[in-house]
Formats: sequence, C-alpha cells, structure tokens
Amino acid sequence: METLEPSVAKRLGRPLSFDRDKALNAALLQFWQTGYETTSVAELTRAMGITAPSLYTAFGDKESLFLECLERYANPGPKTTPELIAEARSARQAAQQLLELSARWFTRQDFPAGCLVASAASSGSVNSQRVRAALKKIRDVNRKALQRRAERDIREGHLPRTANAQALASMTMALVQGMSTLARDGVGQKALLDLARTAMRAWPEDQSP
Amino acid sequence: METLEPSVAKRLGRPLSFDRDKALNAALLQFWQTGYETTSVAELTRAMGITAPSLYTAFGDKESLFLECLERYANPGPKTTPELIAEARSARQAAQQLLELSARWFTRQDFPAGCLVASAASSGSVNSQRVRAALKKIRDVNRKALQRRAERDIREGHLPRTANAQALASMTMALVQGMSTLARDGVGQKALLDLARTAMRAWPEDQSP
DNA sequence: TCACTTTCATAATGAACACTATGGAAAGTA
DNA sequence: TACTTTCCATAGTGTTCATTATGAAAGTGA
Repeated sequence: METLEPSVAKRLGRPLSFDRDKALNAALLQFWQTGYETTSVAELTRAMGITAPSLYTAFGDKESLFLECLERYANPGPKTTPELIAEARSARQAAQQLLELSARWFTRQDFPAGCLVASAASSGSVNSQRVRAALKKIRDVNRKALQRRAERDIREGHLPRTANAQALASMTMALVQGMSTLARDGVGQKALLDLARTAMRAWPEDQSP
Repeated sequence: METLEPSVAKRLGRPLSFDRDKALNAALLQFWQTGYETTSVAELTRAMGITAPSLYTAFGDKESLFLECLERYANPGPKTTPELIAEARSARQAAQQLLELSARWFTRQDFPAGCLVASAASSGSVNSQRVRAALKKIRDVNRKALQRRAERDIREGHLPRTANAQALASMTMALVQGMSTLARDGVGQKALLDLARTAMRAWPEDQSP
C-alpha cells in the first residue's frame, strides 16, 4: 500500500476524455425527466455524450449511476435536510421553508418539473426494488426529522399540547409530494406558493413557552 | 346493420373461456401494484390467467388494456368524482370527504397501497405519453371541479371573500397525491386519517350567507 | 352433418433491453 | 523510444420486450 487515497494519487494511463461531473449531471437530468426504469441506458449515453462502455467503467451500472445521481440530488449543500429541519427556529418555520422551497424548486425553468425523489419510481417492477427503497428511505428520514422537530416544540411549549406532531409532519411531506405532481402537471410557481401559504394555516401558530 | 347492440347479440364462434371482467380486474390490480411501463405483458397474462393472444384479442394492446383499467378505477360508481364534488353540501365538505375517503382507500388491506392515478406513471418514456396524459387529465378535471365548487361557495357567501379557491383546491389535491405516496411507504390508515383532519384546518369554516 | 366463425395454445417475430469482449488509440512513465 | 496503463469505438452478448402467425379446438346456424 503506497497511498491511502488512490483517488488523489496521479493515475497512470490515458485520462478520462469526458468530464465525469458533467456526465453525472446530464444523467441526473435525464432520470429526473423520465424516471429510473423508464429511462434506457441508450437514452442515458445520448444525454451524457458518452458510449455505453464509458458509462459502465465510470459509474458501474445503471442502478449505481442512479444512486449516485440521487446522492447528488438529495445532498447538494453542506447540510442535509434533516439537519436543516433540526436547526430551524421552529417546526412550523421548517415546514414553511420546506413548502416554499419546494414551490420554487419544482417549477424552475432550468430544471425538469417536480421532484426526483417523488417521481422517479413511485411504482415499478422487482428490478427497481433497491432504488425504490432508497427513495422511500429519503422520504422517511425527512418526515421523521420534521416529526421529531414538532415533538420537541410541543415539549418546549412552542406548539400546543393538543398538536399532533406525526399528523403535522406527514401532512407537510404529503404536500411536498403532491406539489411535485402538480408541478409536473403544469401548475405554475405562483399557484404553488399560494398553495404553500394556504396550507400553513393547518399549522398552529408558534407560541412563547 | 341488424342489431344496434352487438354486445347483446349472441356471438358466433367459440365463446371466451375466461371471465373478461375478472381478467380486467386482475390486470387493474397488477398495474396498480407495479405501474404501467414497468409492468410487462408477461406479468399481466400471468396475473390474468390467460395467454398473450387472448389478451390481445380481448383488450387490444397493453395501452388499451391500461386505459380500460383506468376507466374502471376512476369511475366505479354511477356518479363521477366531479359530479360528486359539484353536488356536495359545500366545497369544504367535498374536500373533507375526498381526504377521508383517500385515507381509507389508500390503506385497504385487500387492495394495493396508494392510488393508481397517482403512482402508475408519475414519470416515463415517450412510449407512455398517452397514458400519462390520461392520468393527468383525471387529476386536472378533479382539481378544477373542486376549484369551481370553492369559487361558487365564495360567490354565495359560504366561504370568506378572502379565500383562494385555486389554492384550496390545489392544496387538497396535492394532499391526496401525497397521501398515496405515504400509503405506499407504509404509513397506516389511522395516521392518514389524522393527517386529513389536521389538514382541514387550512380550510375556512363554512359560513351562512 | 357440415360449413362458418371465433378462441385457444404453441411458438416465433423483430426490436429494444442492460451489459460486455475485443483490439487499437492515447497519454502518461522510464 | 520503449513500455505500461487506461480509455475509447465497434460490435457484439443473451435476455426480455410487446406483439402476432399458425393451426387445432369449440362453439353456432343451416
């Protein structure tokens, strides 16, 4: 063992002729538009501008490529969504930011409409079990994070004792999922923002403890 | 033209050896579980208990079979969903019934979890454009029906003038879509019913005109 | 019984699928 | 320049896809 980090060490032989990062981005956009199972490797290679052998040596196989795209999609910044939820001023604030961000994110002109996690594999064959499990896990983790944040607010008196943390968290995440479908159906940004503001009436106002 | 109703007239030749209605139901359940593009004809014939040629002579092709399943799924009773929405006591009542019915339907033990319209083809290739358009149309029609019902309530004084009919309708339909995903992720009936009740806080109370 | 019509089971169709074997070209090191 | 390593392009692999050709079987009408 000469180096502990082979990825940093200078690689011998002919270097990659394409930008791995850009190719991954292109694959992400393709999956985002047309789903996981319903996107063929041929469509991926066309979108990425590389040939099939290059895809397989650089990314493994179709499943690994998708999971790497998903990782990039779900964690674009330094902090994860559960961390951002935990650190928000209140559960209510976290929910509001989640909804407003979704309204804006799902209707961006430079990206496919809707949410990859919501739409890439809402149903599928046995061949996509692992991918669907990975998507479900992201949804579960985010929902549970918001639920725990709401439970904390109830304990600390920022939300009334009668509030239902699970129901509030599930409702908020259901809205995020549903807004993705609406965005895919062509509903615009303003309509989704109005929706988000209207839905926040279901959250009890923050209280001082 | 001897008969106006050829389906009633005695058919010549060898009769069907399987129950067309039961086969259609089996196909519906299969599509419901594993989606449109992601369900193969081989899986369909296995679930329906018939061979491929029987499927094609009885139902046309895979797309026609799905559309017929969708028709049965979306219109099981004598009245359509938009009709039920229009005839409800109020827009608020319609929304509440929609949400509670969804909570119960999406978590029934004897059916696949979630909603066929929400999950069968949330994304897909060009081969499923017509199917996806048919699903979108159902979502659009139902959403618009609820929106019109809310607009009427505002006109007639049952909802405050400040209420946003489009936002209320979109929010309610987004919740239905999202509840389907939650049900598929394993969230139970009680949790979805709590969610529905919590979400109804976003609807202004009905008022006398 | 005998045409006639339609369905059945078997098997095969070409196309698309995910994935890879192979050999030469490219770019580094010595 | 010789050599090593890796990548790329071509062309395939076997499998599965949706769909159908074929001929025997099972009914109806005369």
